[in-house]
Amino acid sequence: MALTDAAATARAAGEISYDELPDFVIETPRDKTHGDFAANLALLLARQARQSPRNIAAAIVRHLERPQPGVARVEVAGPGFINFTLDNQWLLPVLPAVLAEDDHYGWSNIGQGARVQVEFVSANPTGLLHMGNARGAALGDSIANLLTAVGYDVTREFYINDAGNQIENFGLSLEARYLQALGQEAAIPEDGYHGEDLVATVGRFIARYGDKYLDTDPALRREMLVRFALEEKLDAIRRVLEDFGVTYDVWFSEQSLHDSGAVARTIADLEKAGYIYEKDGALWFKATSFGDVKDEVVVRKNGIPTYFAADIAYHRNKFERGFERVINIWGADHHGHVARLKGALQALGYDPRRLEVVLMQLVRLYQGGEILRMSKRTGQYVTLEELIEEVGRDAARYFFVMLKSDSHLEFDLDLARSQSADNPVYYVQYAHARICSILRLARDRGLEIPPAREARLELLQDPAELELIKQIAAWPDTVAGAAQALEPHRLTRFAHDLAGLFHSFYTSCRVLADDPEVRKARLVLVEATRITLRNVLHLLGVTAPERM
RNA sequence: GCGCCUGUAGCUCAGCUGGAUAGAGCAGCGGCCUUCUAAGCCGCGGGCCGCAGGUUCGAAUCCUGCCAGGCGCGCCA
Repeated sequence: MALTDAAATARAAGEISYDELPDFVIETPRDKTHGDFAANLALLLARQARQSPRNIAAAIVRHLERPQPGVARVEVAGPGFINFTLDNQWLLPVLPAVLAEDDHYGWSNIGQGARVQVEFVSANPTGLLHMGNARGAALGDSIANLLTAVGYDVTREFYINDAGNQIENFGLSLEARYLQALGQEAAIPEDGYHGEDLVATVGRFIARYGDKYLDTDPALRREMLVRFALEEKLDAIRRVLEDFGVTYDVWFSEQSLHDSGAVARTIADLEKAGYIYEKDGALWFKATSFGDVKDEVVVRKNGIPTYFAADIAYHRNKFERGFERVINIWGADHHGHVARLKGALQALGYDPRRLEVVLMQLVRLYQGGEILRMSKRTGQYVTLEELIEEVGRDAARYFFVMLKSDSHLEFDLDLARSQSADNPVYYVQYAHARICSILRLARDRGLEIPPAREARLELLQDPAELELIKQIAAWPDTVAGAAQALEPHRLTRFAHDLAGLFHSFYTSCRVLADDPEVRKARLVLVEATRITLRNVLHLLGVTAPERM
């Protein structure tokens, strides 16, 4: 604001000229020696003013009001940046605020209580969770945490694919295992489920029902088997996800959309809107009307609706439940589905922008330098359960969120198994444990963390101390930015930087110093660091250990 | 063939929505524990940011075209 005034004054004085002030930005420079904030105003004005950016910057700085509160230095630098260096004292009030806000430090109300739904994992309930599901779980849960932190009313949801062809296949496979177990000849369909897990499931089914369904109607037999197996599989999925720190608010059944008539109603409404036509005995949705490359079948020739039809009904249902934003975490292999689904929602009268799809590239597993394929057919894949067992929940969650979702993730199982200190999560957790150790020792000596107002924070003058405070102060903006971009990987970066600054501080400054005033001030700083670190880890779903 | 994603240090990846001399971890080399946890700190080396054009005062970032890899393009989900 002061900058625009200064520019206007400079123009009035005839030192520079422009018609309209461009939209300039004030940002924090990468390089600390460039001050705390930098404005690119002069660079943007160069063309209009027909002067060199440096001259313009100099003119603006000349007309800047001299005594700016909290600003220690203003200078022109580089090609014409105007750099502001803050008075260090300006930073200090953040520390009492951190202690006061505690586990809400960094939170905000950007979302203003708007309801948002995050749907993630939604794995086929016919099997176990694999690495791709694990990445989705870590990403989705952290995104949900982020949105909660910035003031949204968040619902976590798991969509159960308990309808369609795969369930048919599942039933046939279970039936074959059932008949085999009872001494009959039966073959699992070629594209069925060949995993040994079904043998065990059927074993438990027989333990409960015996051969009761041996001579019954096969359709009923399959229905009973499927119901039993799905319940078992879903229980297992729910347990593993809970072990991974993920708890859902809603488990939504695809079948329920068929049972309630929601699918049929949705197709009818699309037809009314003029986006359905018949070809080759099937009903098609005009996805091409919404920029897709081809149309898509919603009802097959045999009269059974497709998965796509159910998905449209499902997403309509989400909006009908009152969610303002609907966020899906999908594997990149589903990307072709995004445009059609948005198109269908638009056809139903919804703003397609309310559906946001976060696509994550697939996870590739390496072991012994070779790629491991994830195949349900061969049954050879690493499950989330195994991953948690071998790597631990914290490392797994941190690792999955550390990368941008659209980067391919190469997961080296050997490295993960080694549980070595190479894993960045230990670096962050170690900082937290170290702080807790200091605070424990202080308490043992009868030294409590003083109320922040009683500490002489202006004693915190060491560069390591000031850098640490700056990072702590940057936390709320980091949360807001990560939430807005739906990019939880920014949190791991922040956590790593914060831990690093703390470790440096720890090396150069002694917290339990002899001088009681310095000690008090540093105890406040360390406590603020602990709170911030814990809050980051909390959003990541990673524990903040007090000892390591 | 068409579409989406990716290509940055030996390896794995950041790069905050176009800024200043492109960063971190690991790997390599050299230092630092009689005082709060060495799972740590400090320093050194290492780069045609896939290639070629374009836009701009300014490009790893935006546009176009190539090249390479991954994934899609079923009346599967």
